[in-house]
Amino acid sequence: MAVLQNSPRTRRSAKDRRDEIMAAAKARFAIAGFDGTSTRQIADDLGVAQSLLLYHFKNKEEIWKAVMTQIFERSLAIQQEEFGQAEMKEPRELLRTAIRTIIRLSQDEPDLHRIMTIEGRSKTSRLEWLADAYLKRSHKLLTRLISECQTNGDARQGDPTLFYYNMVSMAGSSFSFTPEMALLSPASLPVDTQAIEEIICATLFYDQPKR
Amino acid sequence: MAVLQNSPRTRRSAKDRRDEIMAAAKARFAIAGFDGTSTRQIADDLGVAQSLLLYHFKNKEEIWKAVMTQIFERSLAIQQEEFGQAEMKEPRELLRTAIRTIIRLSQDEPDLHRIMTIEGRSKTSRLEWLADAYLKRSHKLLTRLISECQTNGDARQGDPTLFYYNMVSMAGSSFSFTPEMALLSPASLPVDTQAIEEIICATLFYDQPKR
DNA sequence: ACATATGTTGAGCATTTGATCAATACTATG
DNA sequence: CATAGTATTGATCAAATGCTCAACATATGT
Repeated sequence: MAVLQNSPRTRRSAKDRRDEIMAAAKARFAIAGFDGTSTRQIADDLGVAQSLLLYHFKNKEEIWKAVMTQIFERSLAIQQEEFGQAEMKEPRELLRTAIRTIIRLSQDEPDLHRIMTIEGRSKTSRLEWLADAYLKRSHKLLTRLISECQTNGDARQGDPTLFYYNMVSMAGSSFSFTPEMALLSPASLPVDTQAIEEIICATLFYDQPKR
Repeated sequence: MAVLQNSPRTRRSAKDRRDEIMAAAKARFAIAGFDGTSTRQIADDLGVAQSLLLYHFKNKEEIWKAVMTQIFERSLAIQQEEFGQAEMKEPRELLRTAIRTIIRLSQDEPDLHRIMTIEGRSKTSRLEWLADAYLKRSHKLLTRLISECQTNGDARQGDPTLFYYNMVSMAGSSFSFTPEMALLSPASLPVDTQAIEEIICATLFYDQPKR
């Protein structure tokens, strides 16, 4: 047999390669989800052998977890930035800050919303991991704030979890242009974060502060 | 070789079997999407050979189209029912009626929202078919009504397509309890359609009629 | 230079999946 | 009650997928 001559390859440091793989994987997961994405596709996007992915990551699932971890680390950073600014105690202002946090995250990581809408639909081990690792914390924080505003009389009555999902999905869909939207509307208008905040607040609060 | 003795099978009329298959398929598609669902799974749910599905339907894709067609026929029926009631001309009331239509559809076909959120994320031939067959029509109707209300001064400014998706996703998520929600919140409260309508209107209209 | 560690490849395996097809059971009709 | 038509099955195929592994290439340290 002829000995195969490998063409000169770009050889990266493990960290760089891992980052490359995660970026390519994130893009794919946002389009087609975990199941709809094959490791071969990701490898092809990078111009690299499929087996390389499994050298750097134990599993396809480990790739996914690494991607999500990266995103949620970013989320925590934004959260601390927003909440660390001022000392405020009233639930209404805290809730507003949380909303601003969600909007900023959706803007910085538009893939997150796409991935979550795909992933959240079937109860997989991945979803359970995600919930334990990140989702439960923010869900608990937000729904508690909403509840407090409801007893306060500031916020409308209704299931706080439902409000939570409405907020997240409104913020998320504002920044992630989906193929469905592309088919229905030719172009998306530039997003006005101020307006989004206002609309989300309109769903929550009875009276809105005039600006 | 021993000749295989088929155990006594339930033999249905073609129509009944097709309906059974569509029901089982719809449930699966709502959980795992088109790609995540195998024809064998659907067949197993029915206790039937996989090849039977492809006797009644040319394709896996044809099963999917049949399911979606059924759902959207129902949608059209509701729409005609709601709009056929009264003679009203003002865009604001028409838009309100459209919102009520969406809420009723979401209630009657909770799988629709789940399926659409999965399906709308990647540009497939299925999605294009859906858009051409059904989505474009209702999208055009709704966004036109929203635009009119905006020039009227009744509705907030902003991309009508964005409002459209916010409305649809708020209505949809209210009735489709996802696995993600199940992991975060133990039980969903009974849904108050009146409250949903009010919240959706709050995102759209500047001033809301007092009740 | 040499040896060791690290990155990368291609071949291949087991499993799953959509689809085809011949064979077989059931139903109805003349 | 034979026969034609319809419903249903099981076997099988080709393609795709996640993963393993031995071989090989490139770096790094001594």
